[in-house]
Amino acid sequence: MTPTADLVRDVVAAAVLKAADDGGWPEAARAAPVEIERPKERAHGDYACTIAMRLSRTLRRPPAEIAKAIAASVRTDGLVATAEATAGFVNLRLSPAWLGRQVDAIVREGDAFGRTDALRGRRVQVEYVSANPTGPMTVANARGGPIGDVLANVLAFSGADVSREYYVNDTGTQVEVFGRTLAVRYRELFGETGLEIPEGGYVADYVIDLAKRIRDEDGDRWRPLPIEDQAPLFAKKAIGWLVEQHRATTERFGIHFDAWYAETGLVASGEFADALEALRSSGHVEERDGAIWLRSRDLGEDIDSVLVRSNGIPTYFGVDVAYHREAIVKRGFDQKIDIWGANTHGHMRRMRTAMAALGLSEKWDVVIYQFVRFLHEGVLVKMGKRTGQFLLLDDVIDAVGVDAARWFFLQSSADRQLDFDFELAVQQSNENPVFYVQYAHARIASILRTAAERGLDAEGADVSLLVDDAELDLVKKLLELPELVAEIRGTKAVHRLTGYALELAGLFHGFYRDVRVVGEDVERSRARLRLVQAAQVTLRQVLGLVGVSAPESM
RNA sequence: GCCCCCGUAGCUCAGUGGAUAGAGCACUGGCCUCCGGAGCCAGAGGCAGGCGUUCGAGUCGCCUCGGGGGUACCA
Repeated sequence: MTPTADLVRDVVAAAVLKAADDGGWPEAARAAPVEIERPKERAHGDYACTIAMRLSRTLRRPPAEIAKAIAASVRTDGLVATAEATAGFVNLRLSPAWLGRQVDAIVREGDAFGRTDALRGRRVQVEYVSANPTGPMTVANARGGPIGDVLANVLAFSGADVSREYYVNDTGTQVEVFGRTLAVRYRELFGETGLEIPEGGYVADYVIDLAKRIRDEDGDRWRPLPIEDQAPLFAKKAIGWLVEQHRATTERFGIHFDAWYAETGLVASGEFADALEALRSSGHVEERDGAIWLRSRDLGEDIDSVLVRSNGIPTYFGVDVAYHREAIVKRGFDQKIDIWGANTHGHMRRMRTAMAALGLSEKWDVVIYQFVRFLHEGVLVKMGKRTGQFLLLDDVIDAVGVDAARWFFLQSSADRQLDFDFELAVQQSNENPVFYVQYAHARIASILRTAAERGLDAEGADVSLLVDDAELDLVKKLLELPELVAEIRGTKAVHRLTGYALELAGLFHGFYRDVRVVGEDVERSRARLRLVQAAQVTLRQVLGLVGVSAPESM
């Protein structure tokens, strides 16, 4: 279904051309883009166009006069019922008959409602969560989960062939430190004392549990090995377990990844060497102090970036360049979208230069989300796996449920920092707005059950009987879904969906208050029932995109 | 120092350069003979500050103040 705003825009654009013909306006006026917006004030109609104010200067006429000419040229025999000029705005009202027909269209489309083929044929990879596999999943890593998942849903909804990917950072310094910590803990289990957790090591208790698991499974067979040999061995084992745990937690959170891509393979497979070669041929690579650098300064950065350290080991940055290149060039994704935390800001800038050097800038996009902090006993705590100061995603799901937890992460803009007060979240979980929306759906299901019991059938209902404000306002809100999906495709502001769901639920509750659906007038009841079905379809589509259940009762 | 994000109601947050800035929670007062009261209605309460750009600024630019993040041969 084409977004209503687009249809309205076309109608107004045609009116502008007609007014231009009639008034002998210059070519510049005909070429001006027509933008449509939704007024906040209902007295100003359903849609408004501000082009008259923009044209005022070119035409050297007062906006009101231009608006009047345009309004008079708007066709009012179909989609638009009235067009009037007020204070330089062209205010448009949709035709009730047209709106009624959309109710039927929405019900017929069912789970296709809101979908488009705007991105058909495009292969898009969305990479998200990708939490370090050196510890359990916390609410900090988790924020990217719902954001990436819902963005992937929106892209798939728009016809794209979407692959959801989790990048497993299973190499590097952090893994070495993690392994050494494990080795220390393992040795301690056998009574060794005086061992020290390495600098910047993982002091958290879960590492002891992992060490115990190694002991329980393998006993003392690794005891003869020196720490240097134990560390990589233990790290590999533990990361395997932790990745499984991340998989279980994300699945539980309603997130299914199509691919778990391990960083380790990139160097061994020669992928890294290929990427380095590609960067070399871009002419922005040089060797200095025994290391290999990307001359980021050539590409607008303040400092250069190391791709390979002087010890011959590639940096995380270098490997990540190879990873991105592999996804786009080798696996053939038309677009790769990363959902990253705010702490990767510096990395993102370096990546930008590398992608530019490779000529891949157009195919790569990043959504940065701000951090989640949590309050412990009323005090803000910065989360860190190493320190053991963290709040587990699993604990949050246990306490408030999947729906409320997802909603929490999706209700605010990614640009905004989140504070999570666990006690407050549990205490307020019954008041989570998600239930307000779900309640609307349950209420709809109940109405439909009642109607069925009374033998009322909405099929073939006369939708032209829908004329009340409460009815038409609801229809208009339903029709916003395709517009919203199109918008999110551009802005990636997935949190708008939860806001829309709340508005939709609120309007439905108002509709329920104002009109009786199952009543004495059978034809009117049938028409209203049709509208209730359309509301259910729409609510299901939104909740589906957000990844929250649509209960029949609660 | 430099770079990025944020500052909107008591609290948690929406708000596409447009016309009188919205929800939820909390607070006050109402509403079940009747399709679900996890609901509805009413009341009270706000754009951190300043200067610009614009016909028009919560929204764009600059500055100040405040919060967070980044600025490694870490990941």
